[in-house]
Amino acid sequence: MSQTVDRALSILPLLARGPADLGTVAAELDVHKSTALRLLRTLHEHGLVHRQRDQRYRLGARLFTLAQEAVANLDVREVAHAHLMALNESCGHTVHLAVYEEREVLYIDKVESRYPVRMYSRVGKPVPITVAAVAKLLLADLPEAERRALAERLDYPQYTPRSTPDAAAFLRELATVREQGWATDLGGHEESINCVGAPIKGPDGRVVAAMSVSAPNVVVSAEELLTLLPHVRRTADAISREYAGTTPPKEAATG
Amino acid sequence: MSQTVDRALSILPLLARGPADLGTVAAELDVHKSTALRLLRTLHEHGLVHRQRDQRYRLGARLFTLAQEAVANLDVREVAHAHLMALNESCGHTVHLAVYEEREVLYIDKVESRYPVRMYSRVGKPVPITVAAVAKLLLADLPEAERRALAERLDYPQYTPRSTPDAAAFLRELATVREQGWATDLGGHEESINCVGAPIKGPDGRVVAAMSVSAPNVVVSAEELLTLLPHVRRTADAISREYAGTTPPKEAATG
DNA sequence: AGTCGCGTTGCATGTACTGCAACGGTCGTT
DNA sequence: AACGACCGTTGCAGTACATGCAACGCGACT
Repeated sequence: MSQTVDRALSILPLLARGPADLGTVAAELDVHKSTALRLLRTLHEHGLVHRQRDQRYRLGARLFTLAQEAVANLDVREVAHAHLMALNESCGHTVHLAVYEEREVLYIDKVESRYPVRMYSRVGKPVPITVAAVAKLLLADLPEAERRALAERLDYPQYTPRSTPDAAAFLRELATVREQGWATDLGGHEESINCVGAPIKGPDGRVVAAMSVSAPNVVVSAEELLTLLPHVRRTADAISREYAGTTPPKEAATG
Repeated sequence: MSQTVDRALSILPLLARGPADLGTVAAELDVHKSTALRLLRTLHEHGLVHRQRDQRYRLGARLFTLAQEAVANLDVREVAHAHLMALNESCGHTVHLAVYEEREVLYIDKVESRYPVRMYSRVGKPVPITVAAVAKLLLADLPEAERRALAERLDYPQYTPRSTPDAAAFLRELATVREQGWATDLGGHEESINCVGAPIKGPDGRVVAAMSVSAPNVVVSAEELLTLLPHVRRTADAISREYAGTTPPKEAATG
C-alpha cells in the first residue's frame, strides 16, 4: 500500500537469495540506482541489511535479533519447551512444535532426535503444508471458509506417492483430523519418514499450535510410531492446560 | 534517509517489545493513525508483522524465515558446525560461534553443554561486547582507527569486579589478544563462568568469526579450562583451513 | 595513461505520502 | 434494548518527500 516501503521491503527476500550489489538491487526493483541506494541506506541504518567489505549488501544481524524477540513473544513456545524435551527424553525421536500464521505453517521449536539418523528440518523454515502432521492439525481448526479458500489456493506437490493429491482429498483429511483430534504423516513428505502429531489448544478451545514426533522407518516402523500416539496426546494436553493457566483469560494471542 | 521507510522500520523494534494496537503504534511514531495504518498494512503484506485475533499487531513469521536465510548465507557457520559439535563431544562444554557486524557481536551458533549446569545465552542475542572472549577476538582484528573509535564509544558495565573497566583497559586487552592469538573471559560477565576462545581466519588472514568454550566454575576451574586452549585453537585453525578451501579466493565475505 | 564500471551527490519535477474529517462497526454501559 | 465511546477504516486535498536525471569521483582493469 505504501510504494516506498513496499519497494524497500522487497529488497529483503531479494537479498535472502544471497549478497547483491547496488546495480543488481536497482535492476530487480526496476528503479533508478539512486533510489535503490536510499532505500538500502535506510535499511542499513536499521541494521536489517549489512554491507560487506566488497560493498555488496547482505541481510543484517538485526533480523536475527528481531526474530529472536518475535519468538520470545510466543508464549506457547515457552510453556511447551520443557514438555517437548521430556517427550524427547522418553522416546528419543525428533519433536517439533509449529504454528500457523498468514497462510504458512512453521516450526518454532525442535528437539533433535537422539538417534544418528535424523530428519532434516529447521526452526523457522516453512513446513510442507499439504502433508505435514502439524500442518493438518493447524489447518483443520481454521474457520470453514478460510480453510476451504486456502485449500483451493495451495499447490499439492507430489513428494511421494502418498502425498496429498489435491484440495478435495486435503479437505477430507482435515475433516478426519479435526474429528479424531490427532494427525499423521505416513511417508507423505519423505518416503521413509513418519510423524504423529497432536494439537495444543488455547483456553477458548482453538488450536494455537501443534506438535509432532517424527522418526524414519529405519529406526521404528509406522506401527511402532503410532503406539506413541497416547503419549504425544498426553503431552499436547499437558501443554494446553499449562498454557491456559499462564494465558490472561481474555488475551486471544495466536501463539 | 527515506522518511517513510524509516518510520515503517521503526515499528519493528517497537513491536518486538510486545503486541500493540494501531493507536499505540501511531502514538509512538508520532504520526496520524491513518499513516500508521498504511505502514502496518505494508509490513503486513510482506509478512513482517502479523495481526492477531484481537486485531493487535505482532512481529510476523517472515522475520524468522529471513533470519533463517540470512544465517544460511554465512558460510563460516556451515563449515564450522561439525567442528564445534566434535569439540563439544570431546570436552562436553558449551561451544559458541560468533561474528562481528555493525558494532555488535552476536552468536550465530551454539552447541549446548552436556553438563546439567548450563550457561545462559541464545543464538541471535547480542554478546556482552566488552568482556566476552569472542568479542575480544573479533574486535582485536578491526582496523586501528575503527577499533579505537568503537572502544571509546562503548559502555563498560561492571557485571563483576573482573569486568573490563574502561576503554583504555579494553584497548590494552585487545592488543594482548591480537598478539597471542587467543582470548579468555575469566568471570568478567558472570562471576562463576569462564571462557577460552580462538579466532577463525579467512584466506586473507582477517578474522571472520570467533569461537569459544565456556564452563562454570562448579564444573571445571579456570585452570582446568585453560588446558583446553590447544584443543580450541586446533579446532579454530581447522575451521579456518576448511573455510579457506570453500571460499572463492576473491570473495571478501564477512561471515 | 586512458577508459570503463560502479557508487555517490544535488537538484528539479511530480508523485504518492500525510493528516484531516467523517463513517461504521464493536463493545461496554445505563 | 438503546445509547455512547472507542477504534479501525476510508476518501480526499495539499504538499512534503521520494523519484529519476545528469554529472562527479573513485578504483580497477587494459
